[in-house]
Amino acid sequence: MAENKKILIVEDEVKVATFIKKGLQTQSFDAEIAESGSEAKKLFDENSFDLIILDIGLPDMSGLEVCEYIRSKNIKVPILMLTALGTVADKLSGFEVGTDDYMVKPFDFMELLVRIKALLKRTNEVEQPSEKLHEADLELDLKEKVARRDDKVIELTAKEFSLLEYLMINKGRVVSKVDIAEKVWDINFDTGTNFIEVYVNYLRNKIDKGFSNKLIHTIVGMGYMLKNK
Amino acid sequence: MAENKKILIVEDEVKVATFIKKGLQTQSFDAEIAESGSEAKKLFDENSFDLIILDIGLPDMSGLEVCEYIRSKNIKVPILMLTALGTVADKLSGFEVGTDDYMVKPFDFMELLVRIKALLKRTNEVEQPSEKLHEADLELDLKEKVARRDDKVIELTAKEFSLLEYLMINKGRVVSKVDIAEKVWDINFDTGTNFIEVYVNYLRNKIDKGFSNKLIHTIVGMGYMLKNK
DNA sequence: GCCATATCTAAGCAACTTCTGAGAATATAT
DNA sequence: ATATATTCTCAGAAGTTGCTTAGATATGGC
Repeated sequence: MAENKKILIVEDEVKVATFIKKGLQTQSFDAEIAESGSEAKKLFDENSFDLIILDIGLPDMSGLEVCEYIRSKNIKVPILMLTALGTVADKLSGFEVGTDDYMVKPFDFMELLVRIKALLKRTNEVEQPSEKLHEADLELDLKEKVARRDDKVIELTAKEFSLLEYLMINKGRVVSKVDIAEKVWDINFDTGTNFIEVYVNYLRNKIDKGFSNKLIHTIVGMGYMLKNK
Repeated sequence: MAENKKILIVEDEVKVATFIKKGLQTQSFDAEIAESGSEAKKLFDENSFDLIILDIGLPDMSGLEVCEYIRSKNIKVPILMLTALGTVADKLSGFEVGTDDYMVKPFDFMELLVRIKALLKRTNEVEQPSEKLHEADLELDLKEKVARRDDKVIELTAKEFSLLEYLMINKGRVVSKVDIAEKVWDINFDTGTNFIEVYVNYLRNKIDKGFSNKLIHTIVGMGYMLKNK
């Protein structure tokens, strides 16, 4: 399921906050803590979170105020409210300012996890079909026009990007230099130069260098192939 | 709020079912009862409900099966699961077959009501398009035709506005100059001039200048992207 | 019609991308 | 093992792209 999501924990009790953070990290979520309402607002503006866990009792302001701030920016990010007060009135006012779910402290971590996953699932469903190509730990993001390996961003030039895109579309298949020249450069492979070798070299330096598991393979006399192992 | 909504209660314990039904009617919801899984399927096929309250323990089949049936018809209607079994495993399997929320019996009616309203609210919200676009602390007000950053008003010319609007609609995605020329200027990108660069420059001066967190990014050879970090 | 503003064109320059070519390294064939 | 072909690597040349500024042209309000 949707891992690697960024979650903001707004909670002034450090023990509770770190407990949640650690739990989420074991589930490979990316969690950050804000210990006050103002810090939460700041972090919210500077980052884009996939979900926010919001304690209602904060030192400087009510969690409801933070919630209103976020919603005033009209952002659809799911908000899960935490509250020590278990009264229905509180729950209601929470939903009125725009929270998506709430839990009463003390809570069971597994239940929190279940609710988080449900909320993320709901927002995910609206999203468009995948705009990413994958092979092993290499990812090519067609939207942002960057590659990632091991979740580290790799910037590519336009030509490098098209070459890698072509290799990834044809992963596990050998593509000849003639194919590459036609599909990536849109030319008839006649120039007496070695530009394709050069570009494959550029890609290798950016993508395979420093990894023992090389993904770009040379098939002598035939062409190149992108493949895991 | 959303009243006069049709709610289906799937529950074999007559006492519980009528208790919920009466409660909902006092809130001017329109509630109907199905006492078995097969009856629920039948009623579901013959009507269109705005929300379904689904007991997991039914005489003829599991509530999960009913849920799967409904979801197989790919309908987005919110489903609230009722369960006497309070174990996390049950909750999880409920979310996996596509329920939106759950409550453990015995429950407080007010809490049920809160959750119903939250679910209905959520489905309502997706419908009308928002009148503002957001990214980080930048806001584009489609009604007032101005931008705001850090809550300070930024006046834009017509072309600047459409360009920013296009970038914000496609935030997180690289848009090429050809795209921009077509969508913002409504021309085939053939003029030998650099008007797009010039306008991006205008926008940057108004929006990013003086902020360390730049939102307009150049992806050389590919286009531009509006993105937070 | 005049002025202010918006829109577009053009040119210089800096930074970067792309391409070329030659020699080094590697693979293949005999 | 040696010769030949193929591929890799590097540096620098050539070309392209994007930014910025200034000024020309168009548009709309009064």
